[in-house]
Amino acid sequence: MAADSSSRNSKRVTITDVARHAGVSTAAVSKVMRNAYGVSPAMQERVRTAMTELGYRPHAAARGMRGRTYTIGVLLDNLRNAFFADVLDGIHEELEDSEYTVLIGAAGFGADEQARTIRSMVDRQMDGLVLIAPGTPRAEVLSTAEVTPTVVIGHHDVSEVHDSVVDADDVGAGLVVDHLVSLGHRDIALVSAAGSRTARWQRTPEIALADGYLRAMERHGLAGHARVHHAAYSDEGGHAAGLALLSGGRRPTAILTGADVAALGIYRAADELGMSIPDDVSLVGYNNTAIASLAPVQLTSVDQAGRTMGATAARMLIERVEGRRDRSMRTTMTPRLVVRRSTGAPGVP
Amino acid sequence: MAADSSSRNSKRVTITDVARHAGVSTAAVSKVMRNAYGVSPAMQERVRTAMTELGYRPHAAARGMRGRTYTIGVLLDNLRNAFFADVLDGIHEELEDSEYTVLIGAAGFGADEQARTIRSMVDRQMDGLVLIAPGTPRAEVLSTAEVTPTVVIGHHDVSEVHDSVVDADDVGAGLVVDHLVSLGHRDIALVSAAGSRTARWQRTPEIALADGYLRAMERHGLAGHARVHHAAYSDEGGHAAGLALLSGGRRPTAILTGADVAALGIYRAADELGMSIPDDVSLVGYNNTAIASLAPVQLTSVDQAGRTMGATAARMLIERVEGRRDRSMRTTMTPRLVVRRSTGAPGVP
DNA sequence: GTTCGGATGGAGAACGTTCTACACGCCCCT
DNA sequence: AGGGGCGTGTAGAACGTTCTCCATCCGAAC
Repeated sequence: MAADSSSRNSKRVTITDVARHAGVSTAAVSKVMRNAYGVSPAMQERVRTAMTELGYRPHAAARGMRGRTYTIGVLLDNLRNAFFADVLDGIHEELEDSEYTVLIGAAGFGADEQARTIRSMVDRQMDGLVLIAPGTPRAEVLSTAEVTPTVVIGHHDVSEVHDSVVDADDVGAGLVVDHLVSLGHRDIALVSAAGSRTARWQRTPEIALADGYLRAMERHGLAGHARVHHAAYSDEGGHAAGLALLSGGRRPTAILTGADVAALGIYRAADELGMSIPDDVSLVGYNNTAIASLAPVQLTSVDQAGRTMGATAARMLIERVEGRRDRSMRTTMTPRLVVRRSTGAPGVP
Repeated sequence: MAADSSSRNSKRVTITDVARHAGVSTAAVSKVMRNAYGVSPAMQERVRTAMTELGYRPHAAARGMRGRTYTIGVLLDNLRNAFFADVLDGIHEELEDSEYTVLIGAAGFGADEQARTIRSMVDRQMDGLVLIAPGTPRAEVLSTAEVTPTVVIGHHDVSEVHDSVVDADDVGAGLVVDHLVSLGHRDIALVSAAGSRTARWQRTPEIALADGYLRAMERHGLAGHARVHHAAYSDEGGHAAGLALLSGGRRPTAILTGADVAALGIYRAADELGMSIPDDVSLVGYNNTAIASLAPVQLTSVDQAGRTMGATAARMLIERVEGRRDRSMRTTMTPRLVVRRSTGAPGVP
């Protein structure tokens, strides 16, 4: 009896049980659940007590066959970028008092794997999707958005079919360059992800960042000193970029990166080369994730208010899911520079 | 026509469409999909080409009504503990060539919220669940496991209804104490999470850790010096614990924590108190997450092989889901100490 | 006292699968 | 020739909801 694995089929309480127990029709119970129109207070009461008495929980898969599943899917590429945790916090915060459940698909960096994950979320009849800087081709996202309400976080491309939440990455890059220039730096390099051109996104966060960086350098008359190096947003990516930049000939005195985690890879490279931060080279991250503020790290970074972005995305998504809005929209956040100990005046060469 | 939101109802390709297109019954198509018994190679061929020609994708919710959903749910408390990312990597690795999709529920630390998340995974008819150190009452987990195959990671309690994957945390604590004693430390404190007794788990990872710590201290004749301080496994939790321990009277010369992230909070506290690591106090983390190896951090830590734990859990789970095993089992991993720069000989007082 | 109309509840058909039963044809064995 | 078995395919009933009608009731207006 104890570990009876056939008890897997022990009956669930269904809507029919509730209906019978309350002495009403299943249709009535369904109406109460969805608090649809045409239910008397007495009926409400009766059904609700029946539901709690039986411990009824609706069968999400069955609901998905006709109506909603009350599930929101979030796509992200990897769990190690703490910025995503901030965004997720915002999403949860916004949705915690609703009846929606948030499920996360961590798809990795590959476009194919991400596409597969998106598709399986659609196939599971999720009511809405939040895609954080998807690496899949734009067309794929657009066709998804036509079927399921979708909010894209990160990419600046606007679309009629999905909503967007972005950070003014170009402004953020400008803030950093201004800060570094005011400290006396001139040789400022940017390390960012290679914006996947093939995916047909016109303005990924990386592209916006590079734009802002180049314009700021120009503004300070430093266009000739500008240098962009591509690297994956991971510790390894940053490490490789750091080695390349810091052991090369014309060595930058300051490096700006598109992600904190990559900045830490550069930190490691500098360490290996016997250089110290910020004495030999200044370092700036992006996203102001929790690691940036850690005591031994103290990384100057750009805050994107990930939590707010997540909450906003969730709110916009629910509006769409519940049909309260049918026009697409985009929200733009303003970044803020957080200065810590990883930046300082350039050392005398 | 462009952003026609009513095209949301544009017909999906269903099994019926495939059947008609291939000139067979829907039952036959279903069999092919599940590669069930009783299908000729010719039928296979015919149906498969029909499926690709139409671009058919099975409707997961509908499948969930009768059979599998091919979905595995993973519960974790927060996304910021990088150890979970390792576990997830292992799970994905094991499942990437299968047709299962992994969906993550990030439920936060609250027992209620975790319970809600577990329930919604069950309600979504997920085929199997991986629960990483759940904070919900044990009874809740047991009743879930009776309905859905479940693997619990972390808790040492064995059960007939679910499988387990654990790390020998007591051994890990012993390794750390040995290491610290060999460096000359005697006042070694442990900072761990408060094992939630109310939840009725007999051996949470925290309890096992504390056990191992106390036994090791005894073994070295240092039972009198043992001290356990409780704190949440977060930066803030570690910070508070660090302040309490390091500004108190009998100050430890070394601190062992149950999570890297908490160790970094202690780091911050030490920093604020003007103490340096490892000169004034040695610090050891747990899990050997990516942050431990970061250049500016270099935290001595205990490696739990999270990736392997995840892969093992996934393999065990699928065995259960597919009915290839009906007895519960437990896998135990052996931890390994990774010495970095955060530990050293105690300073002369 | 009819008729109308709004408010409420219910019947029953979807929804897209899986799964149980069974039918059919074929071969092999008595 | 008759039967038994196996291999292959199909019919049709679930599964637990939602949703579209439709029926009924009750009060108000004529």
